[in-house]
Amino acid sequence: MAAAWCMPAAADERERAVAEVAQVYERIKIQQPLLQVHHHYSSSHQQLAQSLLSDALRALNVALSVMKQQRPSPAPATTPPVTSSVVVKAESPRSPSASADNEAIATPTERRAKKRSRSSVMEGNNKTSSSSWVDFTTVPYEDGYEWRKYGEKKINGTSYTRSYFRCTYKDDAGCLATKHVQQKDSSSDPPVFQVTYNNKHTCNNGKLILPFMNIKLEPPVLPPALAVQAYSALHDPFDQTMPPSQQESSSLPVSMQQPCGGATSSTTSSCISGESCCDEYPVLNMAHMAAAVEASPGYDLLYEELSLLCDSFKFY
DNA sequence: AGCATTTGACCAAG
DNA sequence: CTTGGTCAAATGCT
Repeated sequence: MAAAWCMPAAADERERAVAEVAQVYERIKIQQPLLQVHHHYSSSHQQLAQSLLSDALRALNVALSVMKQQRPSPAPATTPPVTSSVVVKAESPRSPSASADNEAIATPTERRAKKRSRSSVMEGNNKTSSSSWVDFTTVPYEDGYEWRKYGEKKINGTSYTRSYFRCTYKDDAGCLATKHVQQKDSSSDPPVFQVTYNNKHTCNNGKLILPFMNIKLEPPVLPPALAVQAYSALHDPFDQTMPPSQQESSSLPVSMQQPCGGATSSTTSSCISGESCCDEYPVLNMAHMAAAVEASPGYDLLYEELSLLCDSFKFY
């Protein structure tokens, strides 16, 4: 995934995607006031429009920053932003840059672990195309895939246990995708997790599905955490599980907040798949959206912008 | 009852 | 021998 994400051949497309997302971002920003001056809107509609636009803008902003960070020429940031996920290629001893990145983030114990890894990362002759990558995220349990936990270990030199997951469909589809989640020791809020993925999903169930635009994003198209994050910002505007006041005060989309209230090993494991206990992936209600467009002309703009946004991600 | 998670034991690489 | 990764029986949840 990260390999495709960073492929030089895609540089032009990346630039174009960044420009396109930036354009949509600017247009949403400019047109946002239009939604607020329609006096015939109900106050709840105004709040919903405001909330949705705000979330969309935030998601676009995050997407842009991540896209720009993934440019091939400049060295990627060694300190990932707390509020977004950053994907870095991992465990490729023949890649000096990737190795340098890992040196910056890995403890001696972690480096040792990588050398002695007996996973499929370095098996066989395929030693140049690593199937392992690292993702720094605040939402390690919501990456668009379904995982089953199969182990937990206390790792030397870390304050938190490491949880091991494999694809839920390993038995059904023979999917060999695995990941392990390690909370970083930093005292940042929300806490940052290092998620190390091994092997791409080979199961059909592993596809990221964005029902809003009926887009299916293959893993290499967009980092899962980012896709979920962007998608979460476009969640059903009529599904108000939080009062508007709380929505205003919440600095992060639901998908970017701590799952199920904490990162302790005893609580995280109950919330490891997309169908978490605290917030299922929202399903955008198209009937509601259509009705909203009908009743509120401003939603035409919103709909158009979000369509463009999804097209941008689809293209990307 | 069936499924997912927990957790101690085991395996293998360094 | 140490330790990261995996296994599988026990346990918990729905």
